[in-house]
Amino acid sequence: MSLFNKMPKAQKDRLVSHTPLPTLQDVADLAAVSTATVSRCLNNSGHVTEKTRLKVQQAIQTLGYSPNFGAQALAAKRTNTIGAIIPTMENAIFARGMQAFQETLAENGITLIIASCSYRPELEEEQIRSLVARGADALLLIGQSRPAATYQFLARRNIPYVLAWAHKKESQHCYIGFDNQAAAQTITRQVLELGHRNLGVIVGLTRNNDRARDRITGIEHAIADYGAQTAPLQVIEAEYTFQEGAKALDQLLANPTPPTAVICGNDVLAVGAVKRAKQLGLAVPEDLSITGFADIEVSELIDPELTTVHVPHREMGIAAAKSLIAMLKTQTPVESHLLETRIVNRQSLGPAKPH
Amino acid sequence: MSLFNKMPKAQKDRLVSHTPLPTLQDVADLAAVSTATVSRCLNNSGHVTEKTRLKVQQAIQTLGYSPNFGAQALAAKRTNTIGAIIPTMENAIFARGMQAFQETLAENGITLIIASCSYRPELEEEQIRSLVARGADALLLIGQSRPAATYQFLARRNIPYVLAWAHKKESQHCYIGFDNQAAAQTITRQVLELGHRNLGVIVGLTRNNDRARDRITGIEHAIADYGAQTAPLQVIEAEYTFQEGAKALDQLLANPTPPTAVICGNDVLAVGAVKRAKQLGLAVPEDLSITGFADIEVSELIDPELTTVHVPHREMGIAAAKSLIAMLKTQTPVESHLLETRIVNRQSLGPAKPH
DNA sequence: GCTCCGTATGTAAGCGCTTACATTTTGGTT
DNA sequence: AACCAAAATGTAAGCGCTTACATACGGAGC
Repeated sequence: MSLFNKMPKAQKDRLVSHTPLPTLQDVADLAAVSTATVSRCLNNSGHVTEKTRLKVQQAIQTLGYSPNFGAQALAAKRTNTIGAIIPTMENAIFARGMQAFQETLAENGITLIIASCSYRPELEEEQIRSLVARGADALLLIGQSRPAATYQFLARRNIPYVLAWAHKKESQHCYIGFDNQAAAQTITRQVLELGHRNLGVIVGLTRNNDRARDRITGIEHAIADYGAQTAPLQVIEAEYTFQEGAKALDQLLANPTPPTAVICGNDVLAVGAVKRAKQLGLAVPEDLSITGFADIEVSELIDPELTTVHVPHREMGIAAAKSLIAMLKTQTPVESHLLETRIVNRQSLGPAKPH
Repeated sequence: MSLFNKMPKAQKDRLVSHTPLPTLQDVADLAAVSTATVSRCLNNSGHVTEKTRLKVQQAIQTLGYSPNFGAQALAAKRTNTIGAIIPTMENAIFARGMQAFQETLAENGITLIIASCSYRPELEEEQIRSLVARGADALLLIGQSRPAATYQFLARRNIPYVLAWAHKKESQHCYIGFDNQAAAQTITRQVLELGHRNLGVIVGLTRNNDRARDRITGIEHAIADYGAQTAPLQVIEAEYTFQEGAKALDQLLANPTPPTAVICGNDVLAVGAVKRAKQLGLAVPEDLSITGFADIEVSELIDPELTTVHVPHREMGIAAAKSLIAMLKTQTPVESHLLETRIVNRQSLGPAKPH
């Protein structure tokens, strides 16, 4: 056996490889200190003389060193990584918030891993495990409804998490979001006060979407509270596209006594409905009022512009990031954070026609 | 010193911690095999009897074992992670493609890390280093223009990458995308053939966006090629929002001889321009033609619907994923992949008014 | 000058996995 | 039954870092 074959692997690499990445050891050697000291510099932990720190930084510079992620994770048992699992990236409702979430994390030296689950709970479960296995120190999840086993898993692994885009009082979970039910209730009340007594609802698929369900509940409560006699509520569920919103409106209008106002669970459906209404020759809001939910960009694009519920997307992302960072730092749970929504009055909601 | 203090840490953990995560060793013990065998099962590498594999799988099940990411990365020198750096998540142009990209990677057991750089080159540089430091095995980047040093860095580290959303012939890089210039040229020719001789252009900020620049070049080439006498081209750059598209149209129309057709570098600007034109009482396309680029969802929403360049978003994401996976597997560069665009004729482009 | 103590630095033991190489088992041949 | 190559499995050496603990150092107080 040759001498070469007897060498430790690292030494071989140094002879053979084109690009032997410098290691902590190399830095330590160059700076004439121990690896421990270099590590301490890197992590700003413990006591290091200014002079030593300078030497080390110098060495890091000249070597172009950057730490090996795997080794760091293995030794320190943390990865400075936070995972987020959202239903889909194609949905503008999440895009802006996630962008802010990521920016805030990045400012704190934390990397974001995003996975999407296409609104499929079993996929979400899998993604959660996958992200945790990959060393996510904490997670952001959307909404609340998932198997108890999932929460147990997170608890056993001691992984902090927040539930975003939703809010529930008196829950053991940490929510960073808004009250979907209350918001839907408020806008419905406004519709009722404009004289509408026959409402239609178009909402996203509720099957695996607690936010959509909450909004329906809010609408129902508003109607029940309001007292005035109203026609039975018609609710259509539709996938999250303009086209489906349009189709749903067709269904609503096929009814012998069609609604005079349609409350939509999100802006995309609302905007699809508005477009369809115009195609059918209905004036919005004169003949038919339509409201949205989320206040994403398209709501200002459509003509008439959409009256909708404004959701503080970026604030939510920022708050979620801050909460997670705090949980990681203090190792203790953090309070839920209720963000305010407000109604943006634009053009698509008007008074009911007098009989 | 007590016996306890002398124990190796792992053993302590087993006594103290609430949730000692099972390790490869635990699995090996339970299955009564060596760690090497378990590892081989996990990675489908090498020769393992069906019987043994079953025993191991059994053990993994009962222990609820999942591998430690850091350790795996450290030992194997790969992370099964691919990084992508996109200008922003808020831009629908990237959303759909990235969703497909992620889905394809996931099918192959690879995790995606997305970072965004807000169209800032120095931030992109930083993100690239960060993702590489985190162990990204490969990268997806958008467009081509970045410092040579960045490409050198990737070459030295031997990190495979593809440049997506763009395409260049005879380049040493691997492109997965479409020819922005050719596509812009084609749609411009179509506009010219409809009799328009005075064109305006609204395009995204070209400063750090080679795709936007390519599109302008395409437009200019089409005009030069066409031969017919045309008015000088007016080009306005605008940020990627509806509002800016609208403002840009105002500028264009302020000209004493306003264009009869406006070619937009992307759908968002186009749609903003369409809306503004309508507000100004201009009929689209009768008084003013407007075209887009990208064919994102809103182009079908606006009234009139947008005539635009269709870009195969999902195909691009899928192709990028496949190329990267191939590069990782074979350790050799992969051919560029030119995707076809096509013009979607809808309603916003019409013939020029006769004088 | 000596002791003492607090601070800076060094030493070295892992972290949980992969993999080259060594060893054992298997099953077909003679 | 003995033999042997091929296949299966085991052994153990790292991978590059963090950190508990040990040690060295330097100045204050006597």
